[in-house]
Amino acid sequence: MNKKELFTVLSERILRLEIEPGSALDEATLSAEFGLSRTPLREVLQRLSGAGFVTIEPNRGAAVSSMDLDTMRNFFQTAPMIYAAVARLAAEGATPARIAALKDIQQGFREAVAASAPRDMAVLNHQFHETIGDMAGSPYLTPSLKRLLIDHTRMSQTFYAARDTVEQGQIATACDQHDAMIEAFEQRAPARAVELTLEHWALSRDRMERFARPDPLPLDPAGDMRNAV
Amino acid sequence: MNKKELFTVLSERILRLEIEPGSALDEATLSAEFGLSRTPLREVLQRLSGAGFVTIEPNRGAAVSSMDLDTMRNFFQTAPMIYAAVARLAAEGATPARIAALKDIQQGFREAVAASAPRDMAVLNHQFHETIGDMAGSPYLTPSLKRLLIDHTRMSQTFYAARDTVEQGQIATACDQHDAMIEAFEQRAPARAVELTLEHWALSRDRMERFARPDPLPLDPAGDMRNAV
DNA sequence: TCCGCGCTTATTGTATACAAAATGTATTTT
DNA sequence: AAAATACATTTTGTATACAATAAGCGCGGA
Repeated sequence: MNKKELFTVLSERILRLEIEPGSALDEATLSAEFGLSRTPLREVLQRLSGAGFVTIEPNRGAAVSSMDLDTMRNFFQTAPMIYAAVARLAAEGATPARIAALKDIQQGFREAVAASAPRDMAVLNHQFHETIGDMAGSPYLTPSLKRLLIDHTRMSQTFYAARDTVEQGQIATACDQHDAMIEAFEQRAPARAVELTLEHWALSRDRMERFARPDPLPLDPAGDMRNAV
Repeated sequence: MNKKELFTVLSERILRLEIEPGSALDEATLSAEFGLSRTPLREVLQRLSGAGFVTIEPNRGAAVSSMDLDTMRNFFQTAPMIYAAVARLAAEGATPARIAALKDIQQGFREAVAASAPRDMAVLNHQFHETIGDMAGSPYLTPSLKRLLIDHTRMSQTFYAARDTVEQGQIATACDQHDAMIEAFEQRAPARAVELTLEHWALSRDRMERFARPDPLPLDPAGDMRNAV
């Protein structure tokens, strides 16, 4: 396996949470697993580090970037602004080729939804938004966008495993929003693209918040409340 | 020289325009110059690439990131938004240690201004704003901020070489704005920090625009106008 | 039993030799 | 003379051996 492929494989595994946040990446192990010598392997880790998938500490090797509560807070503060800015630029700089790519990915996403394949959904959703970033074509915004998307994808991983009909409906809505966004890009309608993006974000955020703070358990008046929150 | 030092040295050379945008970085040459073998040298280049200083093309080596007109356009679109966002977060998350660092840098900046040392001014101004980015502490915003700063510093390089009293006045204003910003951070005043940041940006932008489109040359009615623009 | 110390082992970092790719040049062919 | 091609050279990519650093572990002493 060559460097480029390995980069893709590792990044997808990280996005799919197949490699846990915070877990160490051993050079010798990876080297043996993928049939690459340590030198090019280390380059791949460097690049993964540059893209934000991995954190390297001198003399201590590489570990999958962790997601602590502090960064989560930053995430919710930053995401809507960057997403909106990217959407605007993407609508201004949309090309037929990129829109076609977007439609392909969106089709795959619909199929993953139909097949109830949470991890595929997460990865395809990721690719969808990454492509929008490419379309925006701003070398200054994309690095931030990509970092946001990494954590966004990892967080939403859990939520795509819809357990009730409400959640299934939310996924369907998100899917429709994708289509509407593509339409806005085709029409070169920045304002509309931003509007849809913020709606899309609001939906995603609500689902994440619902997960972080689920419906409170029914209170038991007779129970011991010392440990209640 | 070790990797970390080399990273700093190369990045500063790039910021100071001592290495021209677009120019190739030869591994063997750098390896010989800095007494590092090619393997760790390549890692440094990878990291410079991850930070946006350098662009690596497979089988074609590394080159200093170029600054074409297309990216310049993106720069002017993106910079104020990111700068403002970072300023807000920095004001919210300011720590005494970081503010002290900021004051140190600012003192150095003043000295460079007094000594009319354009390159030192540019680098210290860079460090000043990078420290604000650290203070903001958002792993999502900093990558974009740092990329913006790289190009901002390289562009402003020319302008710090003030040729008339107007430009000298502008530099003095920028210097005072720095002090005012520090004050806003100390007082944890996000709104004020954003306001000052946008003023600071406006000043810098105006100077850049003035350079890009200088005062027109006096027309010579008798001259040959065929080559005039 | 707990802490500190030195040793062993595992893991990362560096140098160098070799392989592959790209580039430049000279020669040949049309 | 221009273009194409084969060869030589330069430059990047990879593997491996060795060095340095950090982590784990047992031992001894308090």
